[in-house]
Amino acid sequence: MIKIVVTDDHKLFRMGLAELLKKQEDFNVIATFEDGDLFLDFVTETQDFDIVLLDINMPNTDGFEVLRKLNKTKSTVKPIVISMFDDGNYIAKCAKNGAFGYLLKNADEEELIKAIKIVAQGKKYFTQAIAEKMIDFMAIDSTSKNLLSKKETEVLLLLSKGFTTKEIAAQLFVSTRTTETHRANILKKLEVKNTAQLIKKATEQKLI
Amino acid sequence: MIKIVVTDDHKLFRMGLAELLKKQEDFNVIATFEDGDLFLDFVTETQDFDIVLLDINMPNTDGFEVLRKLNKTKSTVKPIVISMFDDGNYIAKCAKNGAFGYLLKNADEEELIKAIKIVAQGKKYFTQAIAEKMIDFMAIDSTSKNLLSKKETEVLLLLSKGFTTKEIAAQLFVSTRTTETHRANILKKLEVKNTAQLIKKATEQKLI
DNA sequence: TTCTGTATCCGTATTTATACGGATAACTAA
DNA sequence: TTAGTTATCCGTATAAATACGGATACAGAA
Repeated sequence: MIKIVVTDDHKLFRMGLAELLKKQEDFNVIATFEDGDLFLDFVTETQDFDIVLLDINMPNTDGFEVLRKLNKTKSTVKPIVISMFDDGNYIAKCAKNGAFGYLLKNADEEELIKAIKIVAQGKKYFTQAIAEKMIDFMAIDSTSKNLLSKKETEVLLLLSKGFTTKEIAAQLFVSTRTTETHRANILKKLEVKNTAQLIKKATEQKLI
Repeated sequence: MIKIVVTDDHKLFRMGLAELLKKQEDFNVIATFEDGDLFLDFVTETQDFDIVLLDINMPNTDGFEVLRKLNKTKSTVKPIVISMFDDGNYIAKCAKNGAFGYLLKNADEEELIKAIKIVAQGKKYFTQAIAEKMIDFMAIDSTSKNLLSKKETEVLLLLSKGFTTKEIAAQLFVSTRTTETHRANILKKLEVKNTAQLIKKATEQKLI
């Protein structure tokens, strides 16, 4: 019998997931929580369960924070992240902070069950696609703090203020080509294809 | 017996929701779809169901588009939006495009069931909190609502998704020149000078 | 009704952004 | 120290965005 806890801020998702898991005879959903704090409180009381299915984007204490704290307390609970995003940055951060698995919310039931069973045995589970994203990302850089270089950060900031490449180049005392290279590298690092997407993503991730 | 269809791009959510609804004896989930297009295809074949639970943020054809098209075809199917966001703009747009209800993904099972039952009777269902958000929005933002024309709004949305002018033109069946004019007019109306500033301002104002 | 403003549509010319290729200095790990 | 990696820098060619100018259709005001 695998004992499972679900932590996700969307009640309908949480409940639906619990309902799906109930159909498995050897699964037992012992509790669900709507945010990281409540879950962490629970963990201090009991660790008598195997797996926590964890959302990343939650109010207050988010999934990253939960992973970090679980890791620090050397808990035996194995976290599987269930996220909406297949962003390399997210995946890498989760892996680094001790996640045993990473699933997308558009995964199917079978995959979820498979992941839970594998992780329950103490093994890690990342689908091919997720693993590739992570490797691609690792290839570029480690975590998002150091994702962009100093110069790139400057360029991004000026870009978001609406300056053209030429203007940015003038302000940074370099040629327009250099600025364009920086921009191109920023696009690569954030996995977007043009400035519109870049600004959108950067605001989402609060880089600007 | 209330016949229900679920449309959401996240398979786990979709399946979980279906599982929750199955527990109700008088509900029958007859189909689920992972994107707006597939659902709309289905609607052209049969309209023998009462309610569609609809996500807004989906790839390809999103929830707004589905509402618009359903409305246009004078379908008898009643849509209930289930969204992650309680943004006034979203809610108002849904209401305007014929949604019979609007629930947040952190609603609970009871509320979902209540909403479905009420909407199935042909009545509309918006919780107090949602209705308030909508009213607040209507009060402040009646100006910015009419700021952009329909076409311009479409263009802005596609722009923010990272499509190039050419791609947008193809999707809207007009020349690239027309799309560029739209873009130029959007820039003027939002008082910005290029796409980077545009996306920044639009996200700030939650136009996208 | 006519007039006026605005949404919609398109062409040409210019500016800007992006793709591609390549180089050097600084830093890092073995 | 050496080998590998990354940040920084730049050129050329192409694609895309923007400026400018202009036309039609339609709704609402005079």
